Amino acid sequence: MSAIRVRIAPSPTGPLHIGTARTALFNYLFAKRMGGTFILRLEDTDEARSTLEYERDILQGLHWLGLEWDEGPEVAGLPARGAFGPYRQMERLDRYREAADKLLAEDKAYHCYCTPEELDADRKAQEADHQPPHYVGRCSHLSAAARADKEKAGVKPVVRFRVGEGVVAFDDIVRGHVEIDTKALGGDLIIVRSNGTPLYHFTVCLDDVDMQISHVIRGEDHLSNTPKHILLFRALGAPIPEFAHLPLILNPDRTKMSKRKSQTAVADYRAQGYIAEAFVNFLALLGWASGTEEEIFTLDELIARFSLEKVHQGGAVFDKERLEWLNGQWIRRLSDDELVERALPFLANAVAARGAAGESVRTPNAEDLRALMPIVRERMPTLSGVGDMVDFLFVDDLRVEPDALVPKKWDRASTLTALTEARHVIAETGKVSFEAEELEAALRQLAEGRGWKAGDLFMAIRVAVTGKTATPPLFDTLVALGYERALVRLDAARELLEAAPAG
RNA sequence: GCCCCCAUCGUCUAGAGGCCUAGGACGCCACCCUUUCAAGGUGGAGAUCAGGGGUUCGAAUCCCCUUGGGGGCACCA
Repeated sequence: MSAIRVRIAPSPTGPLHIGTARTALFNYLFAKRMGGTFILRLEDTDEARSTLEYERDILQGLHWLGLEWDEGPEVAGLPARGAFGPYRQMERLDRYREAADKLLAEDKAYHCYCTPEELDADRKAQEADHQPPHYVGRCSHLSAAARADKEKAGVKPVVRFRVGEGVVAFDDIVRGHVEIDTKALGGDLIIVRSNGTPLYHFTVCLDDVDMQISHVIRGEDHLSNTPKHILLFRALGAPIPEFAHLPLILNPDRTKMSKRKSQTAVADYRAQGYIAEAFVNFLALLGWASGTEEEIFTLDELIARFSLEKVHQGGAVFDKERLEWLNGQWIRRLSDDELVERALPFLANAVAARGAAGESVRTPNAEDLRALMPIVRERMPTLSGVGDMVDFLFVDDLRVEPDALVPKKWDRASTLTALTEARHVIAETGKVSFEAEELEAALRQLAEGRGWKAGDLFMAIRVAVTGKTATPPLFDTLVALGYERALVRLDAARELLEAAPAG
């Protein structure tokens, strides 16, 4: 039995897509589970659309998810790894040319001089005739003289691969037995453009041969293309790898997940505060289940449980609510240090945004955030959630809407009275030591003495010192704010109520 | 249009002929906890297993048909 070698072969024509990430994950899990090799190959032959920026996004995304490749191209100063390179298709052009020439010499492929206009006309005619679109074979048996004429006229030919007749069958690890008649393949396919660069179906196969790929694990959208690949493998005289076609990840309307209808860039999720552990966990559960009722898994736990045989056949809708829940689960599992490190940039951003909006702010540091961990970690569905939670602590000139200060069922006058008395109680209690429990006891006593609902009093104070109606626990928040600043904010709120017209 | 694939609660899924009057999770609702918001706990609604035929003593599980959905058919990958 030969070595297990699998690959992820993204094309840098866009940022790392959810679907690519999931395919990469399943390849990775399979490789690690089987003690095989996980290979990264960049399919950059679409020069017009490929960019270095996308390439970096893809590599960084895979790295972020923890899907390290055993073999792959050089990136960001790191050297290429592996003995089957180059791992970037544009660096393999000689290899493709050589292989194409061989197919040409063996008459398994031929030069085609049809113009785009002719091809287009063919397609239109076929459509009108209710025929599936296919190449009509105009150039498949050109005489030497005819070819010479075309060459003389300066027509640059493409190379077409002879598809031939018959039925191609294969046993897909997740789909089972599949048979497709070559008639459904669209005729002889182009493997080299007129400008000499090779096309996808050709490059994947040749690369998979050269890199000795044992299992091709990819999205179901390639299932119909697989016969073409099998034919190509045969023509190349190479062994045919195993295939495993993964179910598609779907938009809520059950169509193939697309940028148009869903957020598909992995980097965007990262920027919104989703953490890699949760993302990997979530992706793994799209089209695969362990068979037990567990559902929180680390990458290593996934490796230990993964098998292609348990991969589903039906597509899976990307459910963001579930991702968010998992993210919260994973955030709560992080240590304080890890959470602080990951969440601090989000907090800093949120504070900076308020600064940019004209407020006077102080940039939070790791110590600040660390102190807030106990009151914040249970409340964060995403890392970015930390901003809404505690940004007010870093604003010096907090501005509050007077109306927001008044609890439901209270009016301005009673709110002013309550805040004035609360300010006094807080000032007195805090003189000795400023602690949550003591503050709570004193303020509850105040509320009881005056016949106020404690919740109403607390809400008035909350809004006065935070500007928000939803915050971490009030007394911890007051402590985090500090004695002086708490009193300053209470005073500012009272002035606001005094100044504003009675409401 | 042609070819291929798929089909269990709204969603992710368990289920490999009897353990299923179909289990879990997300979401939703209620209650508990509670100063707000969360988190957590308890309970609930929610799938006649797409429909119809078979096979079998017995079918969500096997077979066929229908319906529905999806994917593929480029000098994109």
